[in-house]
Amino acid sequence: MKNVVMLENVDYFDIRQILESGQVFRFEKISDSSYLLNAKNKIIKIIQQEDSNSVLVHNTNLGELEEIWSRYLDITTDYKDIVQKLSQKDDYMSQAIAFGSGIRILKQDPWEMLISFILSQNKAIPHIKQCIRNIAQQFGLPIDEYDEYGKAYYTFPTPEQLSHAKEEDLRACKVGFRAPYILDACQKVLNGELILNDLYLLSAEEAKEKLMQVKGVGPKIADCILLFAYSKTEVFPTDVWIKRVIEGIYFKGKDVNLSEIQSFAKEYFGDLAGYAQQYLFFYGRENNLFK
DNA sequence: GCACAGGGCCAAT
DNA sequence: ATTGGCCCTGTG
Repeated sequence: MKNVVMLENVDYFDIRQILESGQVFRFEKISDSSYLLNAKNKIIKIIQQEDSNSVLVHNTNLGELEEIWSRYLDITTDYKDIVQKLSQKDDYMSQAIAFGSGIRILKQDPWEMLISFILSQNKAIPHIKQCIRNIAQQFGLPIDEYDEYGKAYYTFPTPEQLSHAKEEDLRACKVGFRAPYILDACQKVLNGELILNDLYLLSAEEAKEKLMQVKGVGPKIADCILLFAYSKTEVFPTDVWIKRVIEGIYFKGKDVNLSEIQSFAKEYFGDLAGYAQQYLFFYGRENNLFK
């Protein structure tokens, strides 16, 4: 039976910051402290409690919380240590963390991340969310256990389900020139050329190489998948926002290329580069810095 | 109304 | 190594 569960004593956890930091697309804002999340073929509502370090999770139960959501929400990682180490780096990093100290890096589904970030290229975030909704509605299954708002929600389609899509079907979902990339991802996953579960065991470098064999997956998208699905926290996804932030803070505004940024991040942030990227992205983007 | 850029990548120089 | 083009949409 499903109901409400209270998640208590969670420091460094802010559901708004977690969901709005650009790592996840299948959510709806209800208010600043309340969000609907579509993941794991389920819908939950998460409500941040004011003036306390606890959150309410609706439409789940204690067993599910422990078996599914605790891992997904990265509850077991100690962010105190991460925050402390990164804050010591410099004033800007320290400010970014003070601003977004409730961010956690979710452990999302590799297949969903692969398709979602293929979609993301050269798109704005609202558009990405729209395309994913279209695809789920067309090729996923309805999640009929939740209708608090009278809206229909759908699972993210499996590779098998999505492989039934034709290019024109995908274009009808407004994915544009990315349609053949999605079909290529379906094909490589279904025929075993790319075994997504194997990548957990590989190094970030090896896994990145495998992911980039899919059409439409370059270094940025591969890094996003590695960070947001596989928890390879040493990677540093470098998009236009992060590039501007890094150039502004650490290179005196000078234009630097991708490989320079990558080697800087590896040297400067080490194994915490992925976390640093999330704090910097959220801080820079929410405040429109370095635009 | 219309130019422009958007969590990039591909293919052709 | 560098650059134009790309589907489509929200924003100014």
